[in-house]
Amino acid sequence: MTDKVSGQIIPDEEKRLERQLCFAVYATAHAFNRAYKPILDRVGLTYPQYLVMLVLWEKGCLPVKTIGEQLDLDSGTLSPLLKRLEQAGLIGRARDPKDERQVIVSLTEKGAGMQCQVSTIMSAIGEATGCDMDEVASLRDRLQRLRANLTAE
Amino acid sequence: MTDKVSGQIIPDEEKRLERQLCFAVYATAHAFNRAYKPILDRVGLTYPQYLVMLVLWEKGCLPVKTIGEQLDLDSGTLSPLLKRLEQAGLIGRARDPKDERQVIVSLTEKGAGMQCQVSTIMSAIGEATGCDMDEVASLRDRLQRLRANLTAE
DNA sequence: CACGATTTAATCGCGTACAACATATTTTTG
DNA sequence: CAAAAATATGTTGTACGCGATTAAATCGTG
Repeated sequence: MTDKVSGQIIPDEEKRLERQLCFAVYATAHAFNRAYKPILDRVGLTYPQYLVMLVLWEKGCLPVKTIGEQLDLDSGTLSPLLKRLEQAGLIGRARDPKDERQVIVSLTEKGAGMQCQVSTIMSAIGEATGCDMDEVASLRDRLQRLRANLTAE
Repeated sequence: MTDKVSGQIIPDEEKRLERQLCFAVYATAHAFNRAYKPILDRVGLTYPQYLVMLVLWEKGCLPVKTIGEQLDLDSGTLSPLLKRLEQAGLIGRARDPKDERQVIVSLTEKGAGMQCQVSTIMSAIGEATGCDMDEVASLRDRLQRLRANLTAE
């Protein structure tokens, strides 16, 4: 099972590392979720809902498809999530007159106004990553590359 | 909102970076899930179930609590998951006679035998990270540090 | 020894994730 | 132009994640 005395690669060690990387990514995603939860609870958003709002705050109105591409989510996840955001009065949904297949998601006043509110509270925890900007940027790049490799199979 | 002309940090840029890091971690976790899914489907495991099996293959018998600590999961998640693994005949569960509060999870023959099977198939995709060992190790360390910072608040 | 506090799992409810399927609306093509 | 293929969204079923609650076993202190 182990490639004992080769001068090249040690498969078992590689497996161990990959396992640790799986765990690290998995657990870090959960850690983000938990770190943000107490803050998001105050405004009644879940973490995935917050990510959708981040996209909308940055880009404005968007079709469901595009939001899905940004967050790597499909309609099976987004449809009920967006329905809840709509019921909370944060977004509006309307068929695009140019293409009735598409549903354009837009911010309501309440939804747009929430940006400042959340942003203020969030900056408290913004430093919680404990990394300086260069480190964050580098980590982001590594993850994006890793993700691209995984997606490309 | 923006610290306009300070010689120090630019908060908006920092926010953008943090947002990108959220997304990167979130999307990379999903990417792992998806990359492993076609392989795990063949043996009837989900990705979280696979992570539990990895822990058991490495450590042998463990109480539920310890598995939860390894994977950062609580009993609300693990109980039904372990029940499914038990129904699939991969693990056994028994109260610890020394401490009836604890449930010791153990591998069945079938569960232990699955390691080779999965390991063989998995090594095909093992290289999919596209990183060499040093890079994987470094990424793992950064993520662990990030996670520790997030968890510490 | 007793009784309250702590520890460990299980259960329940809500909200994701995602495959598979259903529906409606373009777009493509014969 | 009509039938077929492609596109965009929604629905359903299964399986996480996790907070809150419950129940049982153990521990600590008087």
